[in-house]
Amino acid sequence: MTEAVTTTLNHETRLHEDDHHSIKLWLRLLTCSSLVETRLRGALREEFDTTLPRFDFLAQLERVPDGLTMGELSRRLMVSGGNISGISAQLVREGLVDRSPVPENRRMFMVKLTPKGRRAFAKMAQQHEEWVIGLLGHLSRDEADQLMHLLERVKQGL
Amino acid sequence: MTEAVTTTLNHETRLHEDDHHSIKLWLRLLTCSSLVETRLRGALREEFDTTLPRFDFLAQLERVPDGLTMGELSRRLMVSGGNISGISAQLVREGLVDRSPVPENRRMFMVKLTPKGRRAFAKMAQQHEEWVIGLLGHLSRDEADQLMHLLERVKQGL
DNA sequence: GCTTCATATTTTAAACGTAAAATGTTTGCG
DNA sequence: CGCAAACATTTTACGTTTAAAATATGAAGC
Repeated sequence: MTEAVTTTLNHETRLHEDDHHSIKLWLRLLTCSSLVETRLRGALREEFDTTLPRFDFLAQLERVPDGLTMGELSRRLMVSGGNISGISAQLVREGLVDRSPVPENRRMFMVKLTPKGRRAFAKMAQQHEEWVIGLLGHLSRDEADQLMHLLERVKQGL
Repeated sequence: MTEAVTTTLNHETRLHEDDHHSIKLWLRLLTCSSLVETRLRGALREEFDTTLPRFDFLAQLERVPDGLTMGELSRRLMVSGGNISGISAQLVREGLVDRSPVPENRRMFMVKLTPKGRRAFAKMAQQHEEWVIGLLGHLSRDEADQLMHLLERVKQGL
């Protein structure tokens, strides 16, 4: 079973004709992000045999050469601390990140990319961007700007 | 990267200053739908002790009195078939849905709401709509229309 | 009737996610 | 100092999700 997403159907089929604007909007938002996420997940698995959470983990580290603590990673990735422990254990095992105690505070660990991790992420990030452009790049510059702005408005209201 | 400094971190912290439009757009889309999803999930658990996937599952059935097959549910909800098997087993066990073999094609099962399921969903759906309005309702009619249209354009390109 | 291929669903294994308890460390305060 | 509270992380137990393999049925051609 490798399906789940096919031709036309999606969350919006949940609606009756007369349902309200906010619900419609929410379902369309959900449809769009689910579709993009599903495709990115599949491509990452196919091409690099990795997952979205792991990609995100590396992406956070990539922009902070000095590294991040477990707790900071947890906050930035918006997932629980226990989850960070697990994912970082994987990535350490694979040699993509380094996890070493912080001398000044022995409760903490500093996590950073290894050179190998940096190389691996660079490759993935480039492909990733191309995939995203392939998925969203058909919007005109103007449409993209508008959408960006409207989503910012949505975010504000949350 | 304004948000990186604040306490309200989100997916967009993944970005460098000079990253490209499509990626920015995708991360903002993801941020918005994640935020809404998280809140709805929490509210559903708190108020009705249920989950978003189960609510969505019932919502799909509610608008199709004759029921849907497992495969159709999988396509509409955009989740894997294995997942549908699991969720439907739960809901059958709780008496909210009925799942019976299709005589004409013995590979399939037809799933429909039970009266109990219909009553339970009706209660939840009203609350759910109020929550969504609370989350997205601050947009003007005009903004909502524009956003709706732009997301439709995104969907088309996928 | 076979064989082959497609379809519908279930099962399985692994990744991911959370919450809560456990462990070890630091901080603050009487 | 000594002790309690806060903090950072790990561990444990459990639920969800996916991809992939397995199972079962149907359809089409010879």
